[in-house]
Amino acid sequence: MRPLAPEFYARPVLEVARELIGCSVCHDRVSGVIVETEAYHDSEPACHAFVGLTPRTEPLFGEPGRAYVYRSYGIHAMLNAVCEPPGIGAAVLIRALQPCAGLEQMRARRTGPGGRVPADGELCSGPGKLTQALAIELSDNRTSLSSGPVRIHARTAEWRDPAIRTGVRIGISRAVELPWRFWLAENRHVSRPRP
DNA sequence: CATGGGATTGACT
DNA sequence: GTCAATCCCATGC
Repeated sequence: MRPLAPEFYARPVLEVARELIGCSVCHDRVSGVIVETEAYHDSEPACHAFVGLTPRTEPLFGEPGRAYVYRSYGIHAMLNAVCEPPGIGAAVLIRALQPCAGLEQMRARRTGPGGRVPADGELCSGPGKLTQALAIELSDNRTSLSSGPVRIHARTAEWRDPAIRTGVRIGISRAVELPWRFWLAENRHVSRPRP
């Protein structure tokens, strides 16, 4: 199984967001199939890159096919795939995975201090959950998704032609009307099945 | 240099 | 349904 090449990401971010559904994220032999994504583009105010080129947003304007990882609410790491040619600030947020390999490691990493072990459907059903389950951290920011520690692989035959739903993005306060969220229909690992 | 606001989650009422 | 945890960094004085 080969990782997606950088050229895959050097296209309109909405296309990439849709086509990443069914692909898989792998880190350290722990992996899952992408079942939910959101697109962000510097032309709209929900995107970090909307403010222009700053130290924080520099990866978004850089090479497509790299990871953009940032900390959210002081707690969670968010994994994005940088898209479009350099100079355009755009990325796909990976919001949920269907666990594929390394389920035991995921459970261990996602088990809280209380000792409560999440069910399979809760292991990676959110952007903060999946980075915790795969141990993706801020240090993975800017690394290549084709040749770095975190890799994204093309759809296997099993995931060819997935049934994709679209809706508005979650958790944002601006550009709330854009239907730039994509998820796999009827999949229980999606963070919020209903729009 | 001080401030404020998150692309969230889990615990609790 | 409400709410706090907690850190990076953009913004403004």
